[in-house]
Amino acid sequence: MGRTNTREEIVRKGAELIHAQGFNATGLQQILQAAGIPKGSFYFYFKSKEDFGLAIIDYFSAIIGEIFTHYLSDGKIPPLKRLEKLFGFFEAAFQKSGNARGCPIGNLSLELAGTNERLRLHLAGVIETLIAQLASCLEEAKRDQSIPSDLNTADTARFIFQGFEGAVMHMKVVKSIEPFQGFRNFLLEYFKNIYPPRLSAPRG
Amino acid sequence: MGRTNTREEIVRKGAELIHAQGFNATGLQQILQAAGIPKGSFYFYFKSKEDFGLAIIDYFSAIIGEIFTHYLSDGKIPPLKRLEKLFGFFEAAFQKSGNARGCPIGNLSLELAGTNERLRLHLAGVIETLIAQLASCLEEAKRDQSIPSDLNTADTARFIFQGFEGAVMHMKVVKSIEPFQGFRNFLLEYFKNIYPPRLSAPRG
DNA sequence: GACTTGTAGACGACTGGTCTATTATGTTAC
DNA sequence: GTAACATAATAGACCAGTCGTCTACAAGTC
Repeated sequence: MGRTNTREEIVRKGAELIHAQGFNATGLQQILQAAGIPKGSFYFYFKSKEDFGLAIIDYFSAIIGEIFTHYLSDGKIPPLKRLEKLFGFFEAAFQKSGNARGCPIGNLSLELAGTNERLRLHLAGVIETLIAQLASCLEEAKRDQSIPSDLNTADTARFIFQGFEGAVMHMKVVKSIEPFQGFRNFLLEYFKNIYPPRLSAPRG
Repeated sequence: MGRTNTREEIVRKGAELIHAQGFNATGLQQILQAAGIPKGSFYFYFKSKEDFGLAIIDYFSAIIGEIFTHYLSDGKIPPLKRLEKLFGFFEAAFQKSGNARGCPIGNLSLELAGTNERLRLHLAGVIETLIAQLASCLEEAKRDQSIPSDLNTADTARFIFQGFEGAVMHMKVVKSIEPFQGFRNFLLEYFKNIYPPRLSAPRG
């Protein structure tokens, strides 16, 4: 087995188990056994479990980043519609796994930020990137005049992200998609009402 | 030392450590050593670490519930102002501990919901109660006519809670109060604009 | 004195991450 | 074709730490 294959196998299986059980609750033994890779190999590919954690975060970050890009940069669709589609995608994805696993980045953030500074910083970077992607989509919406020109897109993007993470947490703890749907509906309603700006004559 | 004292000491010290480090990352040994209580006593008061987890959740739930009640049921202040004050209190509390620990209920939810059904259900109950307290405050705001009469208070309360948890997560991962302040401002702005209801003209 | 309530901490079985010694594989030189 | 070497990969021991159990003992109460 080539070098990258083995390493990638460890990351993939590890990501899967960690997503379901958490970082601390998932032992290397379990990951390696599930992947059919001997224990000794692990420390050939990773310096420590902490380093492995970084790789796991990168793995999740890449997946989510691609999803964000795919939906939020789709020039064929108006910006706010893209956001809607993104949520629709996540809703379907969550339901496929019983709404029980939540957001891997959010999970790891709360579990590890308190005890590991390196992982915390890494996670913070990932989150910032995702928020920036949202903000950039909102900027397009502004040019599109579907949101007010004086709206602070950075703040709004952050608010959306926070709401998203909170909704996914709620979803996970009750194991139902409903809290996520509630969030999505609330947000879409918000965007529907935010424009045209109040009292100034409706958009013609 | 009377029965309740020892037990309470374990819970208090445990809650403190678990809040900072997480449930799995905190061993019984560490808690008991920090509290100066021998190991043997633990299993006199608790059947298992899982049962101890239930007690910890109850402990946090009681504290937060009291805070919610104190602020949200304060009849001397208009409902929406109470909400504002509640956020102000949390902001100060977060800063006092370096914005690094987050919400204990949120932390435990994401860490444990995936692996322990009993704890998950317990956490879900606590969350439902908190949302209900928010909703009840919003109901008062409705009677007060500071929010539209057709607003769904249950949905809105849930949305606020989700945003809150997401903001606190964000705060914890960047170790800064800013994300929380952003959330608070955004929400207050929302309430400022939601009423009086928009002429019902636009968007039609 | 007998019973309950609580303390004390050694002990067990097991799992955690880590490390060193060793084997397999591949490449090059002759 | 094979000897020499370097790198890729494995095996499993290692010890600290995990939760949980157990027996022995103190103190207080009837």
